[in-house]
Amino acid sequence: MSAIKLKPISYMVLGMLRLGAKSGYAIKKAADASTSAFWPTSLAQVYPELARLERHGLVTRHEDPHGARARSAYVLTEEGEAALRAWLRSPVEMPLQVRSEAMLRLFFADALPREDQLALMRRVREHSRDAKERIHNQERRPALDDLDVARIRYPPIVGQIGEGYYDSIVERLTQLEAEIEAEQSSD
Amino acid sequence: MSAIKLKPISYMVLGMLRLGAKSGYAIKKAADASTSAFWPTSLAQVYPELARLERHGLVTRHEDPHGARARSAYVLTEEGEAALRAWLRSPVEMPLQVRSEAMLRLFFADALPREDQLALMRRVREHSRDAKERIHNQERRPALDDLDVARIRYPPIVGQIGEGYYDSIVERLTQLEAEIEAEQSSD
DNA sequence: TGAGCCATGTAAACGGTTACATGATTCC
DNA sequence: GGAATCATGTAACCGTTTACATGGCTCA
Repeated sequence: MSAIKLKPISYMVLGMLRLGAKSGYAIKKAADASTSAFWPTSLAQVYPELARLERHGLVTRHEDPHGARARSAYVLTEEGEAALRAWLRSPVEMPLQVRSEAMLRLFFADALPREDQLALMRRVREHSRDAKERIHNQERRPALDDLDVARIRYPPIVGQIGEGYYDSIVERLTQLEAEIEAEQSSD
Repeated sequence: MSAIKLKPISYMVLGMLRLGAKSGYAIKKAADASTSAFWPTSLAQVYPELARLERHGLVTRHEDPHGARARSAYVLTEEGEAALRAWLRSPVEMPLQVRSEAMLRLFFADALPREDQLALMRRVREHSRDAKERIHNQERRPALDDLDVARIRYPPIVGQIGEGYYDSIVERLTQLEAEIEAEQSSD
């Protein structure tokens, strides 16, 4: 029934519901605190997606007002859970797409004189250090407060992979900067 | 004069021209062989972008037919070179955005039974190994044949960073798979 | 009492991909 | 002779971001 095309954002919503987020707002908040590093999203995507998933029977909605403030709570249906698992089991012909303006700049850094090359590397290095720090803090102060923290193994692992990524950039750039500084003094 | 808004794709085109690519086709080919790992693009972006850059005086076009086949050759103007350098020098408030469906899947892997978790990790690991291999081969057989290979220091460095990224994923997953397999046998 | 967060949505703009269309050249 | 590659573009579609709009709740 109903040909609904599920995209990564669909699975992110289903996955966050499964982890215990209830409202669209909570899903966005949880995503900001966890998946945003490798799959950023916005409320303008989450709300329509929830409506779409409900229309197709993958989630159910019920009223969950907080005082006079209206709120919708969603839960996964059996079909929703099955769809999530099917995606996780499906073959991975994925783009694994990385879009990094930082790397693009670095790629073309030969166009700059030495001093400016060093400045660029320093900026990228500091940015990477901050990005790593941000992931690290997310892990320690989970901000997934209201999420089901029991039996959750993979989110911190993905966090570690992200940290490792930024770490390797910092390491490589530190080394490179030293090399280039050394060259300069031997000129 | 002329408020042209330059995007990453603009700088990729300017940068590739600077490295010696002449036609739109050559820019795309060079990008596929180098920057595609962290800034993929398509001909449908390159051609309109070249036209836009020409309209705004950042590049100049001249006819460069090859036999009966028409071809356009582009070169950077002074303004174009200046724009490229200005971008490389500008503050880095960049998204450093990474979009990885593989990591998104891994993040939600707790929804699967152990066997399927292992299968997912194996798929992601193999995909990462291939991605690393692809970058590695690009470096050895540069495919930047017609590009100015002299005084190009940064492209291989960016390649190494990419390799390091996929390497760290492979390493972490290998370790994790071993851990989980060990648990299972002690059940 | 006011700032900041919770909460939900819509509309427009933007960037990127895919599909389509066409034709010459090169190499096996 | 035919396949792969060189070469240039356009049109439609799709997913995402940004801006807009509204209003209640919480805490200092």
